[in-house]
Amino acid sequence: MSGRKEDFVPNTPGKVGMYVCGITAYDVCHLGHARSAVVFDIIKRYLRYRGFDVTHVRNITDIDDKIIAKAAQENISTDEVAGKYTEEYYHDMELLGVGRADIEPNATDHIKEMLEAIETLINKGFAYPVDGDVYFEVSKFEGYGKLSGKNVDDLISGARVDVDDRKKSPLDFALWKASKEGEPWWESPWGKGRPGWHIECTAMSSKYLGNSFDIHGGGADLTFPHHENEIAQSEAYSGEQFVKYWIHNGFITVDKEKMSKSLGNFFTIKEILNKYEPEVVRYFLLTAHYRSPIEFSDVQLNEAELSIDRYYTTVLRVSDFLEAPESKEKNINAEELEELLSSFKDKFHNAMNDDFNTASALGFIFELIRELNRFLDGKPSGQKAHDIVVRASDLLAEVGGVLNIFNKTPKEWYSALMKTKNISFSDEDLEQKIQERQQAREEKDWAKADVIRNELAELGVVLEDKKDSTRWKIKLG
RNA sequence: GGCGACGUACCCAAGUGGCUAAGGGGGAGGUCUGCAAAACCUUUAUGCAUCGGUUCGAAUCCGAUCGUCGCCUCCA
Repeated sequence: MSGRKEDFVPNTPGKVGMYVCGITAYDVCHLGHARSAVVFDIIKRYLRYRGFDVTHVRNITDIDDKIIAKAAQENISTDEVAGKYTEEYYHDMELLGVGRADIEPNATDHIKEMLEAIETLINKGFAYPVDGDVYFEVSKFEGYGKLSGKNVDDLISGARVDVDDRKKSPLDFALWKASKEGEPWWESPWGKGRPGWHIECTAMSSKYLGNSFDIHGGGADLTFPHHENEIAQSEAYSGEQFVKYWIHNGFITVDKEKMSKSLGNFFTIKEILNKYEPEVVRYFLLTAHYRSPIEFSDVQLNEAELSIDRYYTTVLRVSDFLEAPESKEKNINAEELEELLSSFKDKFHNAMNDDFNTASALGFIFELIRELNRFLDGKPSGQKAHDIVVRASDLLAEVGGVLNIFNKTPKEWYSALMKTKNISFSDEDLEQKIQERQQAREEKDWAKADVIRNELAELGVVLEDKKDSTRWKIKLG
């Protein structure tokens, strides 16, 4: 609320109430929606990991102008439109590793609560009905603009809002809208109508989290007017502080410009997932701090892919090491790795405690990966080395789990890549080629071995020779 | 016009008062390897848009300038 970072102290110790604005279900989601969902998914996961009892509410707006327009266009009901795109949303989010919220309320299931809130606001003198509409009177609410840093006079003088003579001020916003011919409607004391956009969040958040809760989130574009209006309504309604901490995620940009529906410069999640693994997209979204803009490009996605590959490559090395037959203690030069192991969790926690700095956290993860690789390069063996490697890989898995990345086996990763890269090669064919080449290698027929290796490389499969076997991976970059 | 954010190497990106400016990608050289690949090592910003100021000390605070973007209208 202060516009800067603050120490996090929840209203009730150990418990967190978090409300995040979900989507308006009228079309398929693009990467911008994914970012918001992933950011708050990470926040929730991290808070839970640190022991908070989090109640996460994420609403779905299932009635509004665009849904009505879409329904008319496709000649189906608004419920069908909203239902369809809500399902698409859940599907996309599941692929991206975004967990479901604890409570996922629809606006239209809470008309009663909204009507109750609107009536209270009218009774308290904060709202007025006109011709079947009801408006919130902004000038009655002291402190309007406190979230977005705007002041009412500036807003009025610079108003680009449609002038509507029925409103007392151009800033007043609709709590309830009279329905037009053919539109869906609900009965209300002011006639047939439907809710305005902002009121659903007030009604539903107070129902599920109480009048005052800890975290409210959404995209930075919701700060004004949506969240500003929510504050006005909610605090006017309850007389209590609405939200303690506001969290707004930055935008995805394309050529430095905000990715958005209206600019038409958006890529849908489905389009992107045709080319990249969901894990790559999720990782990409974590490479910058959640408040910063993040530029979408193939270069960036490819780099994310390479980074993840580096992780899985290390996992392969670890399993090779752990599967190797027991042997005597030797080459234990583990000082640096052990030092890092003992400080690693603190580093990770500090990064995440500092406003969920995932980019910094990833830096520490790769620092550990490098040290681990370095240790393995020393060809250590014995119980002590074994324990250290297990400890390192457990730590990596633990923090990967918090971020919900790095949760595949290397084999799953490469098989998945094979699909997204459209490499049509069955496991059997591949194994056969490798066998064939292994034979050639044993006979020191290097020419033949190289032919096979090149042949596979053409198809996008790279081979890595080990002492007495060969591993395949997918060529990246 | 009002309000706000940002500008760190070839690219991406942490760092917001004090040891040698994280990490990833790319480049160059090397170790390893039949050759590769991977991994590792060395190297690639005496400098953090520019100019001033505060301070013993600033990428980090303050001011100005330039540039980019966002919100003020539906928007994650």
